[in-house]
Amino acid sequence: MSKRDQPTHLDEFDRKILAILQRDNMTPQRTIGDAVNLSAPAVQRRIKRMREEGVIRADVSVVEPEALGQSITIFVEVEVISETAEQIERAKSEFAAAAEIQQCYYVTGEADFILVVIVPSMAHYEALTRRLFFGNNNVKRFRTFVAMDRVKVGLGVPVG
Amino acid sequence: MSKRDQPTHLDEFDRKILAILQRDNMTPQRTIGDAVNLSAPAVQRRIKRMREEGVIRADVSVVEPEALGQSITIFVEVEVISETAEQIERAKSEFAAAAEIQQCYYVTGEADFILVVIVPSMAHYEALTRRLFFGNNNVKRFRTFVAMDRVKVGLGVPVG
DNA sequence: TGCTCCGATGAAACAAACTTGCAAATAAAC
DNA sequence: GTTTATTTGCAAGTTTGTTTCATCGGAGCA
Repeated sequence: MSKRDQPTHLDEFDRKILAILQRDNMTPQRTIGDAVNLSAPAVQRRIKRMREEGVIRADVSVVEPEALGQSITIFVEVEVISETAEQIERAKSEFAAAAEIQQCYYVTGEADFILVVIVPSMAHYEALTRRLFFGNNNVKRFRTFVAMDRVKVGLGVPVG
Repeated sequence: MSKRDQPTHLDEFDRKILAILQRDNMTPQRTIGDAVNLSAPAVQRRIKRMREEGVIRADVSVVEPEALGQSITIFVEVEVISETAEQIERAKSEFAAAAEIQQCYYVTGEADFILVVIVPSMAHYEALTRRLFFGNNNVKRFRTFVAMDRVKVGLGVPVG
């Protein structure tokens, strides 16, 4: 089912293609081909393969939050009380389901979850904390960090 | 040249288009048009306008880090000593320039910066801390959170 | 009401990009 | 050295993106 089990082997061509696509996935295959010394069909076939393998997980437009009135970015460290597998799974799906939570990671260290939250106002954030944290009796405590500047934002992965 | 100064006004059509593009920007304009009840050219013009306005900031492929051997995601809270404008700017550009730092935010609260780091191994992370934190005498302390599960990852913004 | 102006729209023509079929080149295994 | 499997490039065919242009509809105004 998941092709990620077998250690996917990417050659230099694949990596160069990925580097380009991570910057701009609307680049014509012809242009990519010129950049990596390959024909357009060859590039196309490699991209298709990497999509099927799950190397390329998605192709998306990156939208400026402020343009949509979602001007506040907040980090939240969440610490839970009980860390049973069941409780953790429940928390994961709860966080994943919230539209305001852009990113959610289960982490080691002094916190259990780290969330990236995007909201239109602090009032909305306050409502979210009531719903998600105060309304969840497995949340021990949470710490809030409001972003003043989104210095660097992206999902780019170094191609090595 | 930044058009973001004027409060960009997005109508219902724009928002629906953005919702689709944030999920899959390879969706044909025709398909989008059918979904929002607009012709393909109308969709095309709106997308072009939103790109020019900066509402759509980029179009990218999302790559699975593990496929590139970058299997470790780490959050770092950085606290600095001196928070003068000059020092902060210096830190910002330093963090932004590091390829391993996928995301960087300047925040309020108990920390000053929050970083999302992607590395192939803990050894690489250790080297990065030496270079970026121990090698910077304005860094008071930093706290590390290693991601065990990337529960939800993306840059999607709620369309309201 | 009737008029003009302005911006956005859809149909069609056009251009560009993607996709497929196929023969040739490459490389690895035998 | 032959064979096999894979990957490539070219060219044709198909889909998608883009431009043109006539029209529609609303805002402002006499």
